[in-house]
Amino acid sequence: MKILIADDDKVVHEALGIYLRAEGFEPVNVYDGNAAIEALTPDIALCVLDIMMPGKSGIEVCKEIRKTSHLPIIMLTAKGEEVDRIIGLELGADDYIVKPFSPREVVARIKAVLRRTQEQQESDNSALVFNGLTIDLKSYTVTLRGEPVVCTPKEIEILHMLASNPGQVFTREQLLNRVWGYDFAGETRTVDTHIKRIRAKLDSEGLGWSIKTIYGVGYKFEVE
Amino acid sequence: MKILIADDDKVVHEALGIYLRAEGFEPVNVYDGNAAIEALTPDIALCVLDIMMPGKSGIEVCKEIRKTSHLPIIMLTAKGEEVDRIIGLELGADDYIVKPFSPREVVARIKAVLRRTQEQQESDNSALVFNGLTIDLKSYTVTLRGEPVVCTPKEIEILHMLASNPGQVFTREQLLNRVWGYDFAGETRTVDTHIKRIRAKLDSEGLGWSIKTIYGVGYKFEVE
DNA sequence: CCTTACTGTGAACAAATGGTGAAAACACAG
DNA sequence: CTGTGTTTTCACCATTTGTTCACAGTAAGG
Repeated sequence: MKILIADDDKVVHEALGIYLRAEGFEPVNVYDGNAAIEALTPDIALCVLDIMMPGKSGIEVCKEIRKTSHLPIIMLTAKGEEVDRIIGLELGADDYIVKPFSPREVVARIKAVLRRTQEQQESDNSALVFNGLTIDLKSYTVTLRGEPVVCTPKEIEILHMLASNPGQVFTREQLLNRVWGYDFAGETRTVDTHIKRIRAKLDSEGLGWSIKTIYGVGYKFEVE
Repeated sequence: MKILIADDDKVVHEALGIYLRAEGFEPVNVYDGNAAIEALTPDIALCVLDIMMPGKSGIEVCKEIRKTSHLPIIMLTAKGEEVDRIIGLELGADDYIVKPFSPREVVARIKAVLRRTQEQQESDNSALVFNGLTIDLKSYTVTLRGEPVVCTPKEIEILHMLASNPGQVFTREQLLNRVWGYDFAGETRTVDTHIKRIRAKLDSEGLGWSIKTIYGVGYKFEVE
């Protein structure tokens, strides 16, 4: 996996290079902002941008990238560049690291950011499939034992959220926030009603999964 | 997501409130240290503490919190209080911000700290595992010798708190504060009853761990 | 031993939570 | 505007969970 490192300090490249290769990454080293932009082939998985660089600053590069892609970006800032730090995040960087840093820290953050962004992509995409049940958020369809089940949008969204993290308990508030949006003002008991209807439509008898209530906490989709 | 803001300056509350709400956070405003401690219910996700406050200083509040929890804390310090800055971080605060600050900066830092700590927790969150016992707070399940054990939320939370710090003694008050929330008014003996029930459900015979009573102090989860 | 303070326990009681059905409010297409 | 399907709210009841309390049991320290 290729990681683009843009920094004018050779020491940074050397230090990160050792640790990145040890973790199976393939560092691509550039020394200024313009080179960074040129080096951005589609096989780059993530890029680390120093803010202070000759040519184009890290901030400019970050802006440039964000115009066309969601490529994960980690900013490097020297101590004292407080302002830049914030700007970096506002520009859409995924993380920032303050110099001086330990190479291990950087690698840990890189892995964390990659994990995050990969998870996001996975959760957006494909249909969920369980024993006798499929949930496809793209076409808003649910099938049970091969037969299509007519579900309302809210029902599908709740089911999808629960089923994309089997075993994990979601509180009613978490469900409201994710499915309804943060500005929903209503009762948490609304969730109960939807769960009831989902259960009524989805007879999971003998299929090895079910929607469980965790008393005092919330609901979870459980697979045996 | 609730953010506790403890500062004696009303202007700070107003400024941060606007930006926090815009980002979907729910600010909880208190004006002195004692109020901060009282307001610390378990649904607070992070707290911002001014160092100079009437009643209890931010430093004292921070110390108090750190006795029983890893709640993310951001300290606010007036310019020139360099010493406090260091003390703040030594006390276990997660970040510090020097006044005067821009509200945007504070919000950016809050998000950064939350992301960091959430990631940590995710890696911690993976179930606690002991010989023959697993405790998974994410799915609210406990298993003993492979068999699931039905536990109530309070039972799991107490067990989890004890088991995440094996060997450390927790007083009944500390357990009440963390599991019930700082505003719980009832008897400390309530804890005894829950411990009794946990013990009844978790027969640890020959598994090398147990919940021990420390006479006159509290309880601990002990591993041989 | 003996006293004292603390803890374990069971049962009664109180509180909180969840399931449900029906009705009201709402959204949207015709 | 009307009718249909969806979403939300609400009140009821059943159930689970949490709390308290009195009393018995046990450790600590003289």
